[in-house]
Amino acid sequence: MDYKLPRGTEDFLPEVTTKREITSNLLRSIATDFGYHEIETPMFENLEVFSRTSGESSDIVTKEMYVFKDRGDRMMALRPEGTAGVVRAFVEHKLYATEELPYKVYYLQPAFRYERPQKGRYRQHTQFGLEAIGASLPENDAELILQIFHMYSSLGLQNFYFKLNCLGDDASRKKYVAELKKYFEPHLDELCEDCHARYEKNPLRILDCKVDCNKDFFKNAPKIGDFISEESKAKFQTITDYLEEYQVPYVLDPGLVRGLDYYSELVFEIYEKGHEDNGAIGAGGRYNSLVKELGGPDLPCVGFATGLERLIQALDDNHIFDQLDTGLIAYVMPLEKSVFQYAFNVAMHLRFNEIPTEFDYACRSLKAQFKSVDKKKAKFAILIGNTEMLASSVTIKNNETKEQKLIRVEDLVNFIMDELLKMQEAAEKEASHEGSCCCEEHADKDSCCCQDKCACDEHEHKEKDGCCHNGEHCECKHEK
RNA sequence: GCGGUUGUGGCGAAGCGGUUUAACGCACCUGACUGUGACUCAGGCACGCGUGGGUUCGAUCCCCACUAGCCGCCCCA
Repeated sequence: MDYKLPRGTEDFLPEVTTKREITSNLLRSIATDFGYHEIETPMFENLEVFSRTSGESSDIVTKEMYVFKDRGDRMMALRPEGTAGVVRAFVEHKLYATEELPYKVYYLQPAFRYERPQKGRYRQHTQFGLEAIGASLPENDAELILQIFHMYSSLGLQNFYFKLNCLGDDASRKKYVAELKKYFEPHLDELCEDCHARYEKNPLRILDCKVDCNKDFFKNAPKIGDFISEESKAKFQTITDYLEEYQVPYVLDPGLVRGLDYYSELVFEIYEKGHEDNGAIGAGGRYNSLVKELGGPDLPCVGFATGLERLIQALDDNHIFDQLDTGLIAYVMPLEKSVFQYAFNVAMHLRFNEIPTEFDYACRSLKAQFKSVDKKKAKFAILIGNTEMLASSVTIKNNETKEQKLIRVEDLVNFIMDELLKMQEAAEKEASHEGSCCCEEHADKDSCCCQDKCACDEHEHKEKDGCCHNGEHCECKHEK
């Protein structure tokens, strides 16, 4: 019998959990910098919590939720997204009465949707989200986007941008939707099958249709801009002004409509340039009516969510994790059975002194052990044979420089610490050297001109400060 | 939910009805090399070809169903 993981789920093996940890640590840390605190809500809620907030007719509610009846005959649902639970908690604990507003929380939790799996789309995915409840100012919106910009940049993404749209307030949006339906009604026959469904469920999406968008009557469809109040426009302008000031890359997309009914005013999505097919690597907007919808006061909110898996996919595509260190420092190698226990003690000694250490339990051949040293990327090989044991020592070999030395066990920890410090300093020195190559074409270090010196006119390096050649020409393959 | 496509060892990948004891490459293990990792050489590594049926004297190869991955649509993180 083969057991397989459920469709659309994945196992995160150590190689991946490391990436997840690095990424989520950074997200958490920046969230904290911006005044957010972590919140955790249950993985399932009463079905109502989600069906009310996401919209009865939304795809998420009608066909994507994991719904089940518990033993007490209650209709429950695995959370399909993070916002509803957070707002429910906010209302339930009457935090509007005791907490200062905006109430800013972040979460990093799994969410579940019964969808057909594809790359970057899973039935269980991990959502990172930010919610600012009771945030009414356009400055709050701008702040959120700047925070996201900062987060993604810090993670190492470079070619991402925001798509923005303004939906107007609830009243004007409703009015617009009504007008839109009225306008498309006589053209229903000409609309594609999908658009028929959209007409009923989410008419705004018709405007986004790739099949019908070139038809004549599309051009005269009512424009959302004509329905949005001056106030909404002014707020939206404030937001984009901030983005300009901070040079956040964005485009306006009047077709941008979010799938959840609760959005109003600002909506946005984040994409990677050239990788739009991969889907958004984050999205958010305002949900001004949601708190009230769940029985709380009329408090406007703005929030954002991203899928950790998609984010990591994007980081992988950008080679952010290529140089991942395993963190292993020492690999203890017993060379013969007779020293096994002595070697074991050395390994334990290192571990008790917080030096990540691996140990060859099988006492394999030297060749096999050295292979493991390389595979596990240990910084030092620690060889232990009879000679070492009799001298209460070990032979420690730096796996980078290949230098080796006999060291007494009592000095081993200090020796390793010193060596690590030296290696770190050297690495920092080199890092400051890289990237300072003056020619733009060779910005990446592999083809850096310091390696294959260049003498062409195109690559004058003389007068630039910080050039790695110190004023010398290099001779790259470019012809003079 | 709809359409398409694929599924051979840890990975990549040949084979497309019977000389297949399932090629080859990578990885891995052992030894030549009983204390220094390369290279080389010699071995080893699929009772099995996603699962279950069927056709056939015979099926990895044909048919059906199921299942899973991937791609497109819908939608979405």
